[in-house]
Amino acid sequence: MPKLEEIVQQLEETGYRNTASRREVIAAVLSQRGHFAIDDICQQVRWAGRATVFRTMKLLQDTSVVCRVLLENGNLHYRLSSIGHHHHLVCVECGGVQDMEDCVVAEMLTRLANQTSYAIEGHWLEFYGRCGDCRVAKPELQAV
Amino acid sequence: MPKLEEIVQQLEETGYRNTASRREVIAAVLSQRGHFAIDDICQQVRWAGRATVFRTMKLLQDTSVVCRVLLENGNLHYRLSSIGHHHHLVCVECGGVQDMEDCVVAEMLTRLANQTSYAIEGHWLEFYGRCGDCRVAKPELQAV
DNA sequence: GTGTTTATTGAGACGAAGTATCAGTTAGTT
DNA sequence: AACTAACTGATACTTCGTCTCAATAAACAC
Repeated sequence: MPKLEEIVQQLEETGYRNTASRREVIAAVLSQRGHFAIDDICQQVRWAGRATVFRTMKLLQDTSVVCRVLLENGNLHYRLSSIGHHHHLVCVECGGVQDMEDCVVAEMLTRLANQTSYAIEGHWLEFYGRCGDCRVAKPELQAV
Repeated sequence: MPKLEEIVQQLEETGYRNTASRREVIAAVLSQRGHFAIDDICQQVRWAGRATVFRTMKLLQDTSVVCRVLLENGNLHYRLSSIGHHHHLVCVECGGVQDMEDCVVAEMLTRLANQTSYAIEGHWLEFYGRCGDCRVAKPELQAV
């Protein structure tokens, strides 16, 4: 779990300034559980304006502090990111997000390379379901 | 390649009316190559209003005439759909869209079921690259 | 054909998500 | 303390999509 000061310091080292608004947005992001919308952050901050929230979120994306999560309905949300991953298992019950093993993706890419004439350069990969905890909590909703 | 009249007839059989606006929107959709935005359709039609275009597109989705394609930047586009597929290989050069083998997806789901405690209920799966034709046309842009 | 019913239409207001502009502010440097 | 470039926030704007509502027109019965 990254800390506010660590992130701010990392940004400073990259040449970005340490401002009150930025710290406020980052703190709001760090307080989130699972995935969240930018609007959740906008509502949580007091001083920082909407434009600054959007700008800071883009900054955090570029520096891999957060990454985008695609929801089932096509909406884009965000989450604190682990390094190098952007394939998710999203719990539709609690909003929790789990990383997917990279090796599963790698194998898929190999297979596509063999079966098609495409040179694959990028992908979106998101799975939706109910996590172990939620399945235990409400077993009656078990998927068929 | 489905024909306008076939689609209209299929809609009629399902209880939907055969109207001029609907036919115009469907004709515009059928004239598309690769993936397209709803806005492309709005600009192509003459009489049909924006709301009608959106309503008809939803109708075409529900009846599996078109399906959504997620672009790399998170935008949603549409394409004429094959039956049962909604996993795509999208060419970033020409906008062409190719279906992905369902078996690849099935194996992935099996693997996820074994490796995690999630009950998978849905997914998004889109790959981006350059198709064979475009690679031949511009080999200097070959992916690394 | 005429009439009736109901789905459908289009204009336009609305909302969410995100970008662009720009004058004013402030962090970091000297 | 002064300077300067980075940053801010208010606001206007765009895009994508939904909602409302009075007007229209299919489809069907007669």
